[in-house]
Amino acid sequence: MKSEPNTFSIDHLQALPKQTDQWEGVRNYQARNFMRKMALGDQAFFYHSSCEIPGIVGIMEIVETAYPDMTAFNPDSPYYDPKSTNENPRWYVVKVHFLKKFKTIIPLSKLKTQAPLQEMQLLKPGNRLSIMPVSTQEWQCILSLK
DNA sequence: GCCAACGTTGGC
DNA sequence: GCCAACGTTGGC
Repeated sequence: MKSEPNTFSIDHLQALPKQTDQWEGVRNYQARNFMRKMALGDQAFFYHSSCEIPGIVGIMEIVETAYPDMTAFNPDSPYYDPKSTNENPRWYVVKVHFLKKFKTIIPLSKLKTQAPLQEMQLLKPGNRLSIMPVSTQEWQCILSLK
């Protein structure tokens, strides 16, 4: 799950009183669909994007499965979408809980050099999804890079 | 700041 | 339903 650290970093999540937050503002159908497939207890990498060193910085746990994103209903929100309604919500959030922050970031540049990761959605050219699946093998490979 | 690669929008 | 125009993402 990607976030721009200027806006919301893993340090922000860790600093929250319950180290828990809802992942707001996903406005892409593919990313939304991946989020809706998440199950309670699933883990996710926290990825910092659009920053000096993009890469994976830690791990989160899903503590609440997908429910409607209320920010889409709020005209004052930057995430407002008039086409999303209470009766027919278009966008969803999951609730995530901080699990751990890596001692050092695993940079995108390093992920790119790993043979087992070449098929990762993240490494596909032109990839712009903010949420994407990670296979068990990929997960293990990434953990071994710490 | 540039630009490639997308997704979305809206006219037809 | 096609497709050009436009906006956005995100690495570099």
